[in-house]
Amino acid sequence: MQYNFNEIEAKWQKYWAENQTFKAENNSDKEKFYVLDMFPYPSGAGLHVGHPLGYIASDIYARYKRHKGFNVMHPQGYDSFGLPAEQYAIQTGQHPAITTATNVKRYREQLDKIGFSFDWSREVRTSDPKYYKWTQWIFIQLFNSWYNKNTDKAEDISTLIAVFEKEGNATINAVSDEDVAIFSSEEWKSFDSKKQQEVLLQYRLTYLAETEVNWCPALGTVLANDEIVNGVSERGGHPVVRKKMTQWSMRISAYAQRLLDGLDKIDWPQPLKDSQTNWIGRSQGASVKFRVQNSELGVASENPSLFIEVFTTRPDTIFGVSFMTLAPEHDLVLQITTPEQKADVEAYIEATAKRSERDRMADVKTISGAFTGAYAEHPFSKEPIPIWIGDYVLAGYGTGAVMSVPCGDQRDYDFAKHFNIPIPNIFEGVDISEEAFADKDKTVIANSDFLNGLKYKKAMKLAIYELEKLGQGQGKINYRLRDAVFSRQRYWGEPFPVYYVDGMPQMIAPEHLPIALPEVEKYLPTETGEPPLGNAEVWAWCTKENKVVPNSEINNTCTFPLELNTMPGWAGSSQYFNRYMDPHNENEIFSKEAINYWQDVDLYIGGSEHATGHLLYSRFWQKFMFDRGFVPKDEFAKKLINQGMITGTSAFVYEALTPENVPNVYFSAEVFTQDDFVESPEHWTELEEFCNKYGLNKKELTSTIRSIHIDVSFVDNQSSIDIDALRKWREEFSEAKFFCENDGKMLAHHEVEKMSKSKYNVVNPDEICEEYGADSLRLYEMFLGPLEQSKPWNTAGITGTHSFLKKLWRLYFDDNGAKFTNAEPTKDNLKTLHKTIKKVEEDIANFSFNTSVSTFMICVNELSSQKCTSKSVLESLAILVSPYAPHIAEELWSQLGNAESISTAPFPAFDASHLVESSKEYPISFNGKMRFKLELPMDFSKDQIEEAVMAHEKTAQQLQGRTPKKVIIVPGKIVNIVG
RNA sequence: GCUCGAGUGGUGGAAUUGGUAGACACGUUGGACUUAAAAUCCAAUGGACAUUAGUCCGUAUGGGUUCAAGUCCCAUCUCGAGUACCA
Repeated sequence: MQYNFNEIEAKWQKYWAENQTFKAENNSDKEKFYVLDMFPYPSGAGLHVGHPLGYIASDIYARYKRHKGFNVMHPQGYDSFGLPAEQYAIQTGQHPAITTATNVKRYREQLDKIGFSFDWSREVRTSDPKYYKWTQWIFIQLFNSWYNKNTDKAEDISTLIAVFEKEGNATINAVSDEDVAIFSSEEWKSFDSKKQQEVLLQYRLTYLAETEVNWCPALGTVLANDEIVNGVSERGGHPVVRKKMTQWSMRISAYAQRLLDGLDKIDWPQPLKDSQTNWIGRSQGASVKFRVQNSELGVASENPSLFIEVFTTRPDTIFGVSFMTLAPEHDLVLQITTPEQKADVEAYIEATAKRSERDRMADVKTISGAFTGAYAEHPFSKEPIPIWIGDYVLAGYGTGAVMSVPCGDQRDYDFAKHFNIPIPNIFEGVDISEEAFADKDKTVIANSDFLNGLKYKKAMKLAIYELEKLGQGQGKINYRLRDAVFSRQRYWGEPFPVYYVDGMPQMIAPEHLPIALPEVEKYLPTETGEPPLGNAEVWAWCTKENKVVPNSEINNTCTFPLELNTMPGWAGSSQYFNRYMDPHNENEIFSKEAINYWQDVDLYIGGSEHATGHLLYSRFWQKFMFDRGFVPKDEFAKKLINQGMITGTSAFVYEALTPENVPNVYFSAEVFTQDDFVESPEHWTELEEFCNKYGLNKKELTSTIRSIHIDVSFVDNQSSIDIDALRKWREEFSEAKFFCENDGKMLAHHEVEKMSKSKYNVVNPDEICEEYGADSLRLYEMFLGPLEQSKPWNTAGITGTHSFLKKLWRLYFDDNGAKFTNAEPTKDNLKTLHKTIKKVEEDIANFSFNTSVSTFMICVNELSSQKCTSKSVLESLAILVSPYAPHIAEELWSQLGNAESISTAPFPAFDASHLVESSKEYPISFNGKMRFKLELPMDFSKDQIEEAVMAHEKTAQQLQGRTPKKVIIVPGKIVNIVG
């Protein structure tokens, strides 16, 4: 009987689908276990071999947990809103929904072929109105909430209104906009409705705010920092300007401390936690106000804007301040600059505006800045402090201004050196002639009036105390985390459930959701620069009928315009893991029963690129949902594993530029390497003839050589290129002249790069499934290396796991059919089996799937040479293999006479008694170098071991008459003789 | 610049608490079977020297700790990922 994988795999995939083998129920006697993958964006390129890596790992874990008796939920869906479908729509006019549906279908077919144990009955798509109904619903909940710092949680906005009515906002301890005016309860009551709404918007967890964006007028869109290169748009090279826009924001900053604290509770990779910690960026210090000395602008005490507020982590160094630096964008800059300095400052501001934040960051060597001519007053010494502007200070962080202490901060130090600003030393016994001194723990303050002789901690406390007395500062904790902009000027995203009355946003009542995306003629922004939804003709809200109606009916009395922005990509992915628990519920986002049963994700697998995006926003929404009592856990995933990226091997040929009417010229990789020709007279002659024929200069021709990508599918395992296929592939190759190796082969050269369609190095899993089977692919992807490490894809090795499966099959069957018998397993059989059980369970616990594949190989090699036919051993082996190679396992299981699917068969129990050894082969080392091995009984004492080793002839040979100084014996491990 | 991670044969990688470096595969070479090929099986495979026995070198580099270091410590180099110069 042959191992016919195509037949077997198709058969069991059909069986699983028909029997709903992996459907998880929302209640069970079994313990629950929730295994989640980051759902894919269904791109037009289809699935490549990098995608399934994490899915295979999570599938192994899910299947293993089923064998261990858990009620496992392993859902899958699609993050189906996104830019590529929209851009395709812009180019072709095809509706993104159609593109998306086609791509989803393709993904599903590809996923099905790999044999995942997904519960497809729970599938969600973020672009499905039935799904985004609940994304809109959460938005409304956020709008109707504020953050109470006293209770440290989000509460319904009605509790805030109650306080306003009772006592105004003076006593409120809430997270809000910074510039909220104080009002009394009487004033609140006297506000008209619009004013009240304006005030409330300053407290809501999602709010409208003026945000600076990178606006590209030519493209009519907002660009990310990423999309800007050298101050112009990456696409098309159009100018980009900073522009203020009113956009929705999420008050994630309210959760900064809880997002930090929560990291301690979850088992996530440390590097990922570190990057979230850095992103949130908590720092403790003080805010200090410096009075601006500028007679022309009046007296600072009468004009509050003449204070410069800074945040510093080192208030203890306040006497070391020798200048101040403002971000060039700081509001005060133009106000305080003296007429003499005006030209300098303006030139510097202009120069800075042209540099992106990325540029400013990458360039640490160039020190630049300008003096404003203005001075601030030191809060204690009252000495004047020059005020500079410099691009190392960023407007977006803190107050956009720093007090510069050159002796304690290297950047300030470099700046001071560069501009010849004094560098006073305020540290006891420290030399600062070469560099700044930033070691807080070793700090003892000097030359600092009342702080002299104090260490960092005490000096900091005292400095804050004294600043508070002056009314010019206070202790403060600062976070880098900024509120998240939630508006996008795109078509293919969730519409907001928002309409505007008199310029104020109004929520549509949840019972009228979803608000479906309107149809538009064009997916581009409108000519007036409005988002694509501005093109919609039916996009107004009628408050009488509670439905979307044509724009022509807008009368601003009962029919109003709807929001034109859409939500960002992360909106749909921030609660999808909870929606899977009850995906078809039309009345609630999920039922109480479902969320209380499933609680949270037990294992989440996905890429680390989402560290500060999706994984932070999702934690934020989960905490919000927790505060409002919708979910029982304030962290959504207990454990997270990052799978590494699979890189592709790109193939290149060397191309020389030829004039028109001359065939294109390509060189084999070993004829031409790096920058030069390998000595090879034959080719020189051939090239000579070629050049003579077309009247070309050989030197000129070869100086133009560059390497260009070709599709990896034209290259075999020996790097040999299929020239005929290449000629058919693209026009430039069809008539080309190829300079091959002496043996006539055309060789490609390779480089490892990220797998991408544009690099022609994408390897598609379909062909591998066809040629070797899904089980071979699954094993091979795991066998490549540690899950979390990035690794290159190379199909060459797949024959290894494929022939393993054939060997496994031959353990059960030969040409005459089944080999298994009811024979008692031998001692060796049991030893091999239990050794394997132990190792595989350890490996799964450590997510070390690569080593369990080798363990299976060793097991099958051993059982084969033991000629094992014992049915009981072979049955256990089938279960062990089943999470990794489920199709073959099902087939073997059924051939062994089992009627049910193997998927819930109990995992074999490990029995240590089969591994007890009676003897051990000791490595005998001399001075740490292993010289020979000696088999000794396991129960020998140290003395007995020493006696046996010393009596051995090879020991005498090694010692050559010397007496050992010392003999180290670790029973059961090693013997080391020193001497 | 900062943060995190990683450097082991021709290749992917193994060595989980310091204890036999290179498991398991790929590739390569040789052999068996075959008219031939595929498939399968067997053997060899870190480097150098040595007929054999064996010896020496070897986990990016240089030091150190230890009876013993891929593993621990210090310094350096290289590569990768992230990044918002975060005061």
